Amino acid sequence: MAAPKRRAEGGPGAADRILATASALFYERGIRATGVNTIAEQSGVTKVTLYAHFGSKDGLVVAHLRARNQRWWAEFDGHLAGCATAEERLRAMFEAYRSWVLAGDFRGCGFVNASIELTAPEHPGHAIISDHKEGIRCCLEGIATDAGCRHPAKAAEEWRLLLEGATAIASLRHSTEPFDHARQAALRLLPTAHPGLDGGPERS
Amino acid sequence: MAAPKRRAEGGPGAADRILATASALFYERGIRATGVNTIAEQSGVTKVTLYAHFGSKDGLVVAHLRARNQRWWAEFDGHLAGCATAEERLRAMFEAYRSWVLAGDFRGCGFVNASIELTAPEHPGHAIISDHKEGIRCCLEGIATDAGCRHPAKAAEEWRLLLEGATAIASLRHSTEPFDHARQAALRLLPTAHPGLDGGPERS
DNA sequence: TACTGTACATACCGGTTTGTATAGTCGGCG
DNA sequence: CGCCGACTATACAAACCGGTATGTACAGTA
Repeated sequence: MAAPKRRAEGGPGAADRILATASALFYERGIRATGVNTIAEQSGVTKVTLYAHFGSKDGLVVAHLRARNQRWWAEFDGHLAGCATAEERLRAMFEAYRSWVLAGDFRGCGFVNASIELTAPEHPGHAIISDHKEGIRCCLEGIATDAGCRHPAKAAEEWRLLLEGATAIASLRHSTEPFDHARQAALRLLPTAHPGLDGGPERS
Repeated sequence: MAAPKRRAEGGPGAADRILATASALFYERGIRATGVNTIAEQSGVTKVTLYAHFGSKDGLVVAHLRARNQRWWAEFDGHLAGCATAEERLRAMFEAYRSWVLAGDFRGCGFVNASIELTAPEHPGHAIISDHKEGIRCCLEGIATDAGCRHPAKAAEEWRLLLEGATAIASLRHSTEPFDHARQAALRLLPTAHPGLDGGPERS
C-alpha cells in the first residue's frame, strides 16, 4: 500500500491526502489521463470516500486548481519578499520561474495545461485559470507602475507574454534558457533606460 | 451519414477523409478526448479501414501532426509572400497569427496542445513538434539577420517567446489583442531603432 | 476468368472510464 | 452503553476505450 488505510494520528486526513495526490497526478500526467481509481488507490482511500468529499471528478479538478493557485501565490510571495526596487521584483519574477524548472517536476504551466484539457468552455475551472493569469498580470502592472512606466498596463501585458512564452518553450525543451532570454528582453523593454517612453520609441 | 460510404468519383479517398476529420477533431476537442470510433464515423469509414491505413491511433496522431505542419507552412508562406523588408516580414508574422484567431476555430497552438497531451516523452509526435518550433525560430532568425541584428539568434529567441506567449494568452481569452501587444514589443526590440545594439543597451 | 486491392458490415475482445449501491468496521463522544 | 460520523470493502452499472476477427462486395487488371 502506498499510504496507511487508517489516518495516522496527527497525519493529514483523507480529503487532504486525496487532494494532494490528485494535484500531483493531474499536473504530472494530465487531467484526462488520470482516473479517479488511480487517485483513490494512490491516496490509500476508496472511491466512495473520494466521491463523498469531492462529489465528482470535476469537483476534484476544481479543488485541485484552487489549491494549486494558493500554493503558487504562497511560493511566489516568498520569491518576491525582500525585493526593494521594481527592477529587482521584475528580475525575481523570472528567477522564480527559472528555479521552478530546476526543481525537476516542471511540465509547463499547470493552469494553461488544464485549460487545454478542459475542452468544455463552461467548465468552472476556466474561471480559476483566468483569475490566476489576471493575478499575474496585475502583479506585473504594479511593478511597471513602481518603475515609473507611462503605460504600466501595456508593459505588464508585454512582460506577461514573455513569461508565458518562456514557460511554453521551457516545457517543450526542458531548459531554463527561455527564462533567461525572457528576462533580458523584459529588462530591455523596461523604461528605466528610456524614462517616460516605456522602453523606447512608440511603434506599432 | 456524414459522408458517402463509397468514394464519390473524383472525391477524396478514405485515407484523406480520415486524416482530415482526425486533424480537425484532434485540434478542436483534443487528442485524448477523440476516440477512433468517432473519427471513423465522422469520416464515413469503418474502423477496419482506419486501422488499415494508419495502423494505430498513435500512427494517426503522427500523420495528423505532419499534415498540420505542412498546412501551417503553406499558409504561412502565403502570408509572408510579397514582404520586401525584414520589418515587413516581422509584422506579417504577427499578422498571420492574428488573422488565425479571427478565423474562428482558434484554440491555441495545435503543436503545443499536442505536446501537453502526449505525456509519454518518447512519443514520435514530439520530434515533429520540436521541428515545427525550430522552423519558426529559424524563420525569425532569418528576419533578424536581414534586419542587421548583431545577435540574430537572440532576437529570434525573444520574438518567438512573444509569439508563443501571445498564442497562449489569446487561446485563454479568445482575443486578438495579445498579438497586437506582442507585435509592438517585438518591433520595440527590433534593432532598427538602435542599430548594432539589438534593440537597446545590453542588460541581463 | 481469376486475381488483387480496397472498402464494406458486424461482432467481438479485454480493459478502463465515471459513478453508485450496499453492507460492515472503527473510534470517539455524550 | 448506544449512536454517529468517517471510513472500508466489495460489487456493480453503463458507457467507452483501442484494437481485432471474420466474412462480403465490388472495381480494375492481367
